Amino acid sequence: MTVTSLSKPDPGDAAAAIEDGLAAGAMVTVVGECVVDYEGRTNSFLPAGERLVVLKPDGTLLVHRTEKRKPVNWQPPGSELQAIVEEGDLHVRSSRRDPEEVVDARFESVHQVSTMALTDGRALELSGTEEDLRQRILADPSLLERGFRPQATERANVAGPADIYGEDGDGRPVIVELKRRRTGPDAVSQLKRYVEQFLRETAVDADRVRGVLVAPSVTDTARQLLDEEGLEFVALDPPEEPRTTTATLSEFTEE
Amino acid sequence: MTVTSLSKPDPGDAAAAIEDGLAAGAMVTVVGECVVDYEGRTNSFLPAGERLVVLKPDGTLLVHRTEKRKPVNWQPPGSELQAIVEEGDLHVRSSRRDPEEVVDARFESVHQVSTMALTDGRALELSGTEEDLRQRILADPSLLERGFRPQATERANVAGPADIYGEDGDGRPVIVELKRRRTGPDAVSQLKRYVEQFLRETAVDADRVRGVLVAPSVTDTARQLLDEEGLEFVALDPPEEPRTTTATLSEFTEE
DNA sequence: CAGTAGATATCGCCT
DNA sequence: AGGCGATGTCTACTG
Repeated sequence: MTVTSLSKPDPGDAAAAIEDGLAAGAMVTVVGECVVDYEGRTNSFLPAGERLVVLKPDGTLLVHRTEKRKPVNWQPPGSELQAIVEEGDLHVRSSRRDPEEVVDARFESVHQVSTMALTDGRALELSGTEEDLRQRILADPSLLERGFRPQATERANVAGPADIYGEDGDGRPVIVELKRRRTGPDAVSQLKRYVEQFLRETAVDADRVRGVLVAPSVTDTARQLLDEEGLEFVALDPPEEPRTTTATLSEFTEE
Repeated sequence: MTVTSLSKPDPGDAAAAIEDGLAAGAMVTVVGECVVDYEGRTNSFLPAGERLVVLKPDGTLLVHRTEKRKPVNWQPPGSELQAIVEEGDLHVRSSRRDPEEVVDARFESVHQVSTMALTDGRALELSGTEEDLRQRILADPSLLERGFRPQATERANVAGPADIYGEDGDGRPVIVELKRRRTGPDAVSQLKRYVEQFLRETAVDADRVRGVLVAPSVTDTARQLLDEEGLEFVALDPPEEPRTTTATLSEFTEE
């Protein structure tokens, strides 16, 4: 792989290098002073300043300033990128439909254009997610409570989109909502919604249905809401290591 | 402003250029084949591949692949960046505390290191946000319904975190939740929570309190939930133009 | 500092 | 294609 850089190119050379690079499937960076206009889901205007603009062959556009993790302007993948010269200035423009959105960066000066054809096939391996927490409970249901038996572990089950549905030692239905980190009132509202949906769809006695929020911890407000709604909380962390095996429904429905 | 680039530097030169650039408040980009390890809120491992790594003087680290808008690995502002050579390889490492997180990118080859001191002072001007939608209603409350009178317009008011609190033509309390775009069941749960919080805190007759969701549109599920909960929906778009004046509470409390 | 909710959220999954 | 919920969400604001 090689990086090809133009230093202080004139707008025409810059546009050509950008177009050629993208056509070849390369990533392109443009450093320069630019004004950025965005019209789409909202509208925004960014006055002139020096920024790093990143163009990806999948149509992604990023405008980065010297601060913050998020780009100040952007366009998501699937957009159409083009680099053209208008009235003597380089414009880098990304547009897409549904929603109709356009980002236009007009460069008052271009300090550098670099193109790089990157080879990168491997996938990110991530652990400690909510799915890992789910598998941790399915592998050892007693982590929720002694006697708990998971019944439906898929996203769409008898309990709607609840993370886990099962029965406790007394045969009472249990709706479980999982959060991988400390959580607030929104998760309680979500759990409550799932419990109420279950009640509407099954006509089980409301007093028998339990709703349990599982998370490392909850805020005071969340704790209050849980109490007021008759919902429960179990403190549990997601595992640091990824699951080695994936539990399936059959493990619980069999026998 | 100038961009200084090293082509295929040895690890020591690369590390020195990165450290010097960051110390001078410059943004730095590194292109090369790297392996990325992350340990923190979760853990992740990214096998070798060619990527663009962006370092900002505020501590931000971004690892970008040829696809997607989001970096495959990153570190937020406020982190501590360092570039060092270990066992002959360049490592770009970012660590922070609370939460304790470390990202380590080990470069098996470095194709280019660029440093650029960017000057960029201006602020982004954004319109069409939820705040603009709020101001649109405060400027013309009849957009919600004829006779509606906003009473509390701040984020924290008698109705808790409700977006707008007011009274209708019959003097009934109205809790308003705003969404700038088409919305689903989560917004209904949120509105319901605010209504219930209001009921608990004021002891007003539950039958008199109204909850209204204002958004461009809602999903079918959200519509059903609204009906079941006795909540209402008003279709309204955020304004395309930013508000020209900011309505204040006094406009509504006076008279 | 923690809590809370918005966002041009992005992204993946599932209907 | 749209709905739905997670995210190492990030970010701003408020107490």
